[in-house]
Amino acid sequence: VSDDRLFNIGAFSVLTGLSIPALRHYDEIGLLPPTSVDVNTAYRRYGLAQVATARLVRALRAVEVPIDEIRAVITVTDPATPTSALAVQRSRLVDRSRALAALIDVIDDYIENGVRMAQLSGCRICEVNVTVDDLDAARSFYEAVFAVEFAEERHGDGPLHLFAAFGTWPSDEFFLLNLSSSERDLYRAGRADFGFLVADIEAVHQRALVAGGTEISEPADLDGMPRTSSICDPSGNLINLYQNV
Amino acid sequence: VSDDRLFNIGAFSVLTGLSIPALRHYDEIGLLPPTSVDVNTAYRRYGLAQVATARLVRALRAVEVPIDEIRAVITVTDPATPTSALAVQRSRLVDRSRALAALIDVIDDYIENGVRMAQLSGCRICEVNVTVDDLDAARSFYEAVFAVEFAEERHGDGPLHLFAAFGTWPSDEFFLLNLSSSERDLYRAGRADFGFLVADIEAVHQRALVAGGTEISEPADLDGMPRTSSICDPSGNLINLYQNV
DNA sequence: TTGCTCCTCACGTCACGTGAGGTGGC
DNA sequence: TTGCTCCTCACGTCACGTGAGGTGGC
Repeated sequence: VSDDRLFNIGAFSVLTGLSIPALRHYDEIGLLPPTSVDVNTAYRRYGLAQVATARLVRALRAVEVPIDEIRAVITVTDPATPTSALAVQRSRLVDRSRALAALIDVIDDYIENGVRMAQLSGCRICEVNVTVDDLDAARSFYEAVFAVEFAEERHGDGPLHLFAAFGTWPSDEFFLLNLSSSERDLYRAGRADFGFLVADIEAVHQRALVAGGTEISEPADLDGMPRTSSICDPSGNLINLYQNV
Repeated sequence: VSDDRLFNIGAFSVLTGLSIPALRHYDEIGLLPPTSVDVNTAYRRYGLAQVATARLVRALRAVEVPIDEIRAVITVTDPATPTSALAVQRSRLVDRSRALAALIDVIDDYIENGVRMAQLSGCRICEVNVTVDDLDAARSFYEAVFAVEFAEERHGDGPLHLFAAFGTWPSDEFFLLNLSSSERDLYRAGRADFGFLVADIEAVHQRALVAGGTEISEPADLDGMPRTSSICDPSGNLINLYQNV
């Protein structure tokens, strides 16, 4: 024996916990059309058998499963426990939860250290190039003062350069100190000549160009070194950019 | 000396990290109108001083602060660290995070125990009314079997009733066993006569009426007892509803 | 002249909630 | 006749993203 009672939308709403506007919406999009619609009054009539389906919809919406996925679930003949849809939704919620936790951390950082653009945090100077009169004398001086050892480098038949690394890259201590006996004089470079570790080298490089800088070399990868590029500020000072990890 | 350089929207987008559509949108809603707009071409020109403001907007949007609140922040003369706006947003994110955790728990419950409406979980039978021939004999029998003591109750000059509580309300053990020597015969009551502990008594009561039940008494609070109501099923069986905690 | 950048509509997103204005059913 | 329920538009939500179709600037 089948119970073929029909419910008006208000009664069906009470039975299923779905709101009347939601039921109308589900009818409109074809998710849960009523069993019959009165020809004269356009009243929607829902059958008793639809209560179970509607409750399933309600339960899945309660955990924010998208309607298209609910549609796929209830279209199947036996939607006993839609495990895969639930697993998908679960991982979505977990992802969002993790993202929220990260945002909360960012806010705490804002509160503690002031509001800054994410791309601008985690940046620091990591290289200084120094021009000296007497390379050997300078090497002795810096090795004595900073307790580092310089290595030698020569580009083609250009002048000799000395460079010393504090720490290895990537590490928090990574820092380059370079000595040369002649001005590098790249593109009318001014007096300053340093390197900057940045969170997003492409973005900073573009910003530098937009802000009036001149491109010396575009971002490129080097062996055993962070991705790097060079630009001049509008006054001709040379700035090397290094991609932070 | 002021730097009164003007940037096209593309350059300003690179400088601030805000997308071009976002910048147009912020102009449209009056959040961040450009310093000037070309009369002929309608090109937007942004001033250097707007970079800081735009970056603040970007940083706040990055943690999903609503635009109207950002508007309040940047309208203030010194938006150094908008602590209160950040605190508000923080608690919002924490709330949402908690809600997500609860949803994940619900999903795990669905996966383990099947998908059910939230209002239908946490329900159980918590009362049975038994009609007996000999009240004293029945009392002895049930006290012996279930190790409980019955108390006596008489409504007006009606028949004597015995009732025993397992556990106290609210507790997981709470259960009523009632004995009477005559049919309660409320509204042509059928044979069954029991109580049901439910998660939302108002909702279940309404559902019962919509589903064809008859109201005996509407939900009301009793001293030392859960909120309760009574309905008859379409066959006349009596069901008491109790609000779970 | 060719790209490149910029412009203005206008629609889509997601799942309904909320009136406005009007009508059937007891 | 009075409420009550139900109906159909149509707009609002939130902050943009995404074309369509067209134009200035080097």
